[in-house]
Amino acid sequence: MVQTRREKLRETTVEEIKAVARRQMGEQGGANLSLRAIAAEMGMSAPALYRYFDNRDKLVTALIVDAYNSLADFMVASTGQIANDAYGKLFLAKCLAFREWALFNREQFILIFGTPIPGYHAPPEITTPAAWRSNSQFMQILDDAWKAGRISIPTEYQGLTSPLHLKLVEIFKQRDYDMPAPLIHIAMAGWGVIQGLVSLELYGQMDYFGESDTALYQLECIAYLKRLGLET
Amino acid sequence: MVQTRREKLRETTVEEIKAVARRQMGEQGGANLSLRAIAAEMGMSAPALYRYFDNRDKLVTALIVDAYNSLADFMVASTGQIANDAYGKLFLAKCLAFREWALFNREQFILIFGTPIPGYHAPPEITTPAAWRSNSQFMQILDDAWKAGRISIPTEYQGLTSPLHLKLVEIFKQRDYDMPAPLIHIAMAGWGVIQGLVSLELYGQMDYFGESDTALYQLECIAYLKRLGLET
DNA sequence: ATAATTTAGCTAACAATGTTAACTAAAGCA
DNA sequence: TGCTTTAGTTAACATTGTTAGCTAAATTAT
Repeated sequence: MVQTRREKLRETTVEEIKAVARRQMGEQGGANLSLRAIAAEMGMSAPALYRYFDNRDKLVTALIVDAYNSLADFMVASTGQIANDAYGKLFLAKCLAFREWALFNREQFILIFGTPIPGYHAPPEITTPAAWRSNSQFMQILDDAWKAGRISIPTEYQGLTSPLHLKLVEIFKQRDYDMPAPLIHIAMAGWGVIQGLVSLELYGQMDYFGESDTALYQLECIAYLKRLGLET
Repeated sequence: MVQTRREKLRETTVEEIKAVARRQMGEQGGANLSLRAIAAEMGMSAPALYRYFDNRDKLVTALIVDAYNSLADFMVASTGQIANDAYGKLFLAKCLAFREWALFNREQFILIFGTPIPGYHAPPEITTPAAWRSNSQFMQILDDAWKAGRISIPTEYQGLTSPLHLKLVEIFKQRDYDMPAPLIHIAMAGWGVIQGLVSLELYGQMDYFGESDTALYQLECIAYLKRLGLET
């Protein structure tokens, strides 16, 4: 598929629109990104943007997909130096990368994990695969560690079964993750902790606990891994 | 402080405005609450609302405070039948109440814990005390249980210290919570888990794991309590 | 009771927003 | 060269929050 000159120009314009949108979100904050403001900064009229995105929601969706990919790339890059079987170290590095990306890409994090923009609902068939790219990285490590026999499931999780667990196992099998129910449960809980702590910190809901600090977050990640028998 | 007739009328109008706002948020969804729509439903003109709230943000703040109080009340009511020293049961009941309130008051939950409404920033001096009313309930139980010697701090947390921990201890002392650093840490992590899991569920970020279910959440709460040596 | 004042509401208007319609000029292709 | 597609324009509409200026009612003071 060769790109014609026109297609190339079009693509750079699309990228510029998204870049300007991201910058403006970062500056004047959050969800009130304005097509008109974007157009103005680019020196063109607002309706011209409709040549590139059907409507505002399509633009938002594109930004969300980009954000997911940016996060996923950042997480992948964070484990470059670490041995493939140092599961605890790998997991911790990705946890810290997750938070770091969130802090340095506030608006994009909010775009992904925060309240949907007013009136906007993400089309799952587009955003779900993009989302999976980042959070499956945690799953992957746990799966690898499990297969290598390095994970010990804490007693409080052993023997816990429910219809939901069986269903979860099925869903994960479809994605080639052959993990026992308690481990899936642990993984999801971990995901909840990570996302929850970062969200609390980012939304300022932890402000009355004092200023933000890596230490608390890191300690919690380490504690989580220790519980699974993974050293860092 | 006797209320004059005028003040009473005014108060009922204020309450009606908030009620209509809540209903409309619940119906047509989230953050796009419209002063004009509220006014229209109440059979008055939009500018009339400015007699009751200086601007939209003030209205939002009032809704947030109400939401916090509603949540706090619901949590308080959830433990009516439970013995004062059944700490695990108390904590679990409040956890379940938290999620239940969130599911049945979606928009209000989002208002509190989600991304701030576009352009809106909550004044901390008003919202923080209201927030504390709900989440201190978790703290209170842990504090009571700790003083009763019923909590055993897991090994992975013991001996973890940091400047942040010392600061946290100070902050909590100011609020009359005399808890050791690791316990505070555990409490905050628990808060992260609870809020994180409910958020994930509510924002549909867990949809690819299957439909929502009380079981997963409840199991995670129980596991958390077990880790502290609290039976449910 | 009458006069003064405060309050609750109105309409009109302004500056934004997303979006559509109708049109123009340029680029690419037969 | 002529036809079609594309990128852009301006004008306009229906929304939004908000301010200004006015009216009529309710309360308070004389």
